[in-house]
Amino acid sequence: MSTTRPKPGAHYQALLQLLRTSETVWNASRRFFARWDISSSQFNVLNVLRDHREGITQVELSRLLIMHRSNVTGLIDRLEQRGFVCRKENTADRRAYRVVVTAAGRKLLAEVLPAYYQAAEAVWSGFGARATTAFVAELARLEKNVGDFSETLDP
Amino acid sequence: MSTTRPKPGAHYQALLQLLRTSETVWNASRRFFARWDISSSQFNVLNVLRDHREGITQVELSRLLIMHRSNVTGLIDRLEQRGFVCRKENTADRRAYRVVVTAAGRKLLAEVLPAYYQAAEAVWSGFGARATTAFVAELARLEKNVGDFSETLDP
DNA sequence: ACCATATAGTTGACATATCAACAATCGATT
DNA sequence: AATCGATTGTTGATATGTCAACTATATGGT
Repeated sequence: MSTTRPKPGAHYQALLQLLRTSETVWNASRRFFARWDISSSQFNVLNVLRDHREGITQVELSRLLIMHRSNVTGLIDRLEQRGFVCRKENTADRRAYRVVVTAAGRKLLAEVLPAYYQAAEAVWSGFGARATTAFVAELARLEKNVGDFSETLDP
Repeated sequence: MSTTRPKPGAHYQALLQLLRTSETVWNASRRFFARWDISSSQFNVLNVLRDHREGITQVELSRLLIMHRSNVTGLIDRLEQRGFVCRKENTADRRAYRVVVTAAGRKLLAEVLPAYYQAAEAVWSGFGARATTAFVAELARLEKNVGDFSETLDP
């Protein structure tokens, strides 16, 4: 043996496949939402807000969507400009807003969601109930592995 | 029945899990490469170029990495500034460059790759050879479904 | 040789994402 | 009540990504 470099094995190939599949899913997601001229992120904002009639703060949004709070600013700016959400003053804490979906936002969601559920069916066509459940369990296990590994990294 | 809205079923939940796992994988990937102050994309560029000593064009890179060619410009700009790649003139076609990895780029890869293979093992820990193979096959099937669905969309 | 068409790379406008630094505000401790 | 530390949201710098429009070059048909 003249080299100590680990060989790219099955697990490396599997990781590549995972990344490739993720990429494909993301791109399809972008094309899907383009029909309503929104981004995946904008949809996610609306979808989260749907369950909070009283509104939530931008920091809460950033936690639910797992993104930096500075990113939420621009996202809400653009959604507000188009009338899908609204920043309401928060009397309890004057630093924060309560972000709420407007009627227009709800109307948009009502159009998108049925198509989204249909898309999910298309994506998993050929996967029976049992296969889907098993696959999801493995995805969850994988996610935990990745999370654990991520925590072993320095910063 | 007072509503025709499809209910969020197992396949919808499965799609959410897939997106969540993808997100986690991407974030871990970013943190991992931060150790060498490079992005996942920059690594992917170097990793692809590794197999092409004679160099490839930016358009070829954009196809291999599934990104727009205009994105490759900036990516190569930054990698070139840091001395990891180099644009060589292409005598055969004066419109195109031949992008090659430099010695510094190969040195970087030699540091990153072993850690990357190790990371892959950590990510798939608990997945035996058979389970991994089966999982990859399902990922591939899923990817095909998503691709097919994507093609049914307008643009 | 000429011209139409296609392709390679760049640029500018924009959306999404990160981070650091900042102002305003909150809360708790003194 | 005054102050210190933490939190909320914004801003500016930067990276990644898209697309449309542009220049320069290739290529193929007449």
